[in-house]
Amino acid sequence: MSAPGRERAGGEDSPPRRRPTIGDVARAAGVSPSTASRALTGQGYAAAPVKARVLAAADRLGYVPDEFARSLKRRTNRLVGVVISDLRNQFYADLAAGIEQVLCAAGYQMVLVNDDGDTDRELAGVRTLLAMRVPGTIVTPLSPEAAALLTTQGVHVVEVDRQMAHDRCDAVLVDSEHGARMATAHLLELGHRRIAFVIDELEWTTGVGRLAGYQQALRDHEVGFDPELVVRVGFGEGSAAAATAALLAAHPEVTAVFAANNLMAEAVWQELRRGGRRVPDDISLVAFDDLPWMTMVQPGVSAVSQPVVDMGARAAELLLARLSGELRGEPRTVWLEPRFERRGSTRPLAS
Amino acid sequence: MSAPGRERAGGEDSPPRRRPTIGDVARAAGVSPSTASRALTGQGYAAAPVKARVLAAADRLGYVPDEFARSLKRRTNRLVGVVISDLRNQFYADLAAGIEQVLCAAGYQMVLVNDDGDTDRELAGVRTLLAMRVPGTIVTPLSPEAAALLTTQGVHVVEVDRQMAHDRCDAVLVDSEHGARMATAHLLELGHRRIAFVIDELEWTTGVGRLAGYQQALRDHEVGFDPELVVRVGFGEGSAAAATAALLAAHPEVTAVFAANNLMAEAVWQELRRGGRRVPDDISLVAFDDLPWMTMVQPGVSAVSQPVVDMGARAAELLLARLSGELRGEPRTVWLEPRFERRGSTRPLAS
DNA sequence: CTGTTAGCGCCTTCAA
DNA sequence: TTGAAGGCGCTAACAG
Repeated sequence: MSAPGRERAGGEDSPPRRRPTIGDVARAAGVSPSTASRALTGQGYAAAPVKARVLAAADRLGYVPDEFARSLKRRTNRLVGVVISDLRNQFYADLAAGIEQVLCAAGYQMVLVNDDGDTDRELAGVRTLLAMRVPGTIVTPLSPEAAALLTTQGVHVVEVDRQMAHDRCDAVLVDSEHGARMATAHLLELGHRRIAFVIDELEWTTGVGRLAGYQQALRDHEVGFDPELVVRVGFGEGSAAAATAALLAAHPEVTAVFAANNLMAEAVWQELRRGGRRVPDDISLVAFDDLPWMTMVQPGVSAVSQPVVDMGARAAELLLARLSGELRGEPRTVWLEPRFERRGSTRPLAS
Repeated sequence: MSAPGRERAGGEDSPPRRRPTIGDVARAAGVSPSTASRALTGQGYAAAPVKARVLAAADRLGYVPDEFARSLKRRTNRLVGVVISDLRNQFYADLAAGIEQVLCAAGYQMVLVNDDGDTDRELAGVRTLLAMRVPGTIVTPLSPEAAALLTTQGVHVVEVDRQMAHDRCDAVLVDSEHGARMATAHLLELGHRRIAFVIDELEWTTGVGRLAGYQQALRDHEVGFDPELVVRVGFGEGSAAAATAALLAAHPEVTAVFAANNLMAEAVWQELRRGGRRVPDDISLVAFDDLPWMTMVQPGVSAVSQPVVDMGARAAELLLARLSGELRGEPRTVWLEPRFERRGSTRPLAS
């Protein structure tokens, strides 16, 4: 140990010096580790002057308590695991941002896991979070197993955006069905009858709900449902564009397309432009999930707007309420309402 | 303890049962904890049949090793702290995605901290990471203190996108100056002489570099630099649009605008549209940092494209090389080259 | 090849 | 108001 009282802040190539422990702080302050602990945490008694001495010593040494040791002892921590599918999709990034904001304000730290839409990676991520002993998690689930594994081990789970655990855990959801119904009704009211529905998944409550809303709107307007107009797109790059092109070639009578999420919207939009189809003159377009570009392109894309950041924030609040014990008992499902934003991409069908 | 050998995976309302420890696994397998440890980790000897028994027991009990306890013992862990400014900005989200991808493949877990451009929050985030005893971090720095605090405590730091620590730690950067020079030269070659430069920060190497590149291009073309055309925008919402409007009102002779990042580009673009100025007929526009919407709007926005995801990946690789000891010694700075994408938003100045 | 021992850094009774 | 003791779950020496 070098000269006490003159602890350099760590020079150029000093070997990764052992980080100061609470014992070091205690010694520097001339007290016992337990007293130092009480002074540092504020839990329990510590005479004011002693406390000041300890704090000063800690500061001088650059002491930062070891969260691992602390968690081990306290048998809990202030970490929250977040499992999402794809950070590069602005939808998930916004969701994570909303979550992080609330967690941070409450003194919690977010641990983010990307699963890339792969259930194996989802499970691996969940295992990591389990290993980190996080007391709570927020997930955009891919499989029911994720939540099951977590709840089994006593970890709180809030599902966001979609639900896989069938009311077995808390959830914060947007009413996909209602949103899709509004969007489809809008097209129907404009006179459209042959409306394609483009989506990449029908395994999640989002896809199912949006399809249901689309069908419900058709029924409301007494328009027959044609399964041929439901385009189930694969996950590959360009897959959506190709499928859209194929559909429009096979069904030239289609006058409107409902893209069921922002990825589909972008792909369809690009494909329509590539194919030289004018929006809305040749074909109308609506999207589910509103992104900034949809107001920037000409014409703007009519879209179902979801309160994404807010959804993340609400999920975090719900989880925090569970963690604090403020909320107990039956799983809660919070429904958020989407809004329909009419823009220039939809117009009355010229008869 | 309930009936052994029939450990339910956790029923409905079972109280948050104590999670199984390695001791439980050892007991169930009829071996000592250390043998169980060796079997589980693969480190050290363990007879095949014994190993199988331990693994089976662990599986049956749903055992997940406690990373905290393990880290405490091993005095290291596989966590990497990542501090970025704003997840909602696609630039940072892409960066994080690139980092996460590489870390995940190497068996590391990312801990993400958002600092919202606030140095206090940055420091708080760094403290959190210090407390979590992360062996390495990747940061888009706001202040030199962040990296200093970390390196002082023996934590590896890689700065990405911008540099604050003056070569005192590793960095992965895009050549801002070169990018800005290309973009400005492009405008100059089209005949533009009065080119506005819009930016929200001149405290980071990005802002400084982009301004320098802009100035260098002017010098190259023997065009005088007019400080009045440098618009220094505040951070508030709408601030960029207002500043742009003010500039264009005060300097009607301006024929082109260089927006120094994607936020500025969006704000300027919106403001030009709002003000009824046609791009590129009335005014040309180039951006630094290319985003998808820039190819979707009409006309497309000419932009300096940065390999953002790759930048994150490279930073992660550099950090991993440090952590593994594969790379030692002097700090490395990796420079990535931007590309200029010409699109419709720039056109020759009609004389 | 396996079990015993010890201790990572911290906190929390309990006794002084 | 303070200090001593014990232990959270795990693994690295060491002894058997």
